[in-house]
Amino acid sequence: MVATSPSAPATASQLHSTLHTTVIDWYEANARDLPWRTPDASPWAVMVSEFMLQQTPVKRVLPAYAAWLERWPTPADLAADAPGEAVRMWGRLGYPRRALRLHAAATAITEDHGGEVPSDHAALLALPGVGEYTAAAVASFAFRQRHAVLDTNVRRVFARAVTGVEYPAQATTAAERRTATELLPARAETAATWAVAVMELGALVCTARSPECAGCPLRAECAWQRAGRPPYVGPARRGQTYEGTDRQVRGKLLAVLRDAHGEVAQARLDEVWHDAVQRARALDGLVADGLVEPVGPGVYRLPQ
DNA sequence: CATCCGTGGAC
DNA sequence: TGTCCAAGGAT
Repeated sequence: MVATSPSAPATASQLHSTLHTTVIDWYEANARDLPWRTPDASPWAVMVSEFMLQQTPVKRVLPAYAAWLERWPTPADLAADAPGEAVRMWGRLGYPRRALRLHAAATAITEDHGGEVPSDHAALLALPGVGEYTAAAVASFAFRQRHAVLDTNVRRVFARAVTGVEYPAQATTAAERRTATELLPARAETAATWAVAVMELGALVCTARSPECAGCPLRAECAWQRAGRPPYVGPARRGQTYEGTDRQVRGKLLAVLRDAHGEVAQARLDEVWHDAVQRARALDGLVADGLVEPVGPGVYRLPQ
């Protein structure tokens, strides 16, 4: 038996419990009112939001999310339509392969899961476009299960509050997974709320650029704060160059296809980029990815 | 495990 | 103004 004071938490379990209460209380008072968090949001709606939120900010997702679910309220509705329609509906959210994968996931759900988004983590992970994060997020948010949900926000909160550094490493480490697992509340329902609460804290307060430490509920116990908020030291954090890349050319090509609503002749595509070699490489890449379908010599369209 | 994959907004 | 970065996944 360990002697513990009745007033001060002494065990790790008690410390964690205090941490959970602090963050969850903050969440209850400060959470954004997002449509995929409402009680009537279906597991499919949660899954759609998670796909769209992969590397795209909430503000830009909101209108696309509403339009998507209005058109395809269930996985079967989406699966019944052409993949090209998903790509078109995706609009300018970026990374359009996500649209293709969401369509493929909807097809798999329809064919292999009776049209219902699976609640099992392994089954979710097996779906196209669903990785470690998204599987945990859907299982946690939609089905209130107990999973470590480790996204960029949570990783940053842990880096600061637990490790005492400004930014996490580039790639997720085993130590981070261990931290996320250890801090997970025992009760599934509490764990699910904790997961979304820590994410929200990272998104609203413990932000990448200019964290609002003054308004942070973890200010007193944050390791980074206690250390005097030392600046990041380490290898330069990679900047994403975009201008002149194949990604930019792909984007321009696909924009023409999206807006065309039908077949597009080569000449229309040739207008978007001056370098014929890079243009051809980008178009080949789009075809290889299944985002574009050749229908004849010099004629293309979105996949049907 | 590093790299590729869009787009736009904030500073 | 250019840099940074935003609920990642696949290879």
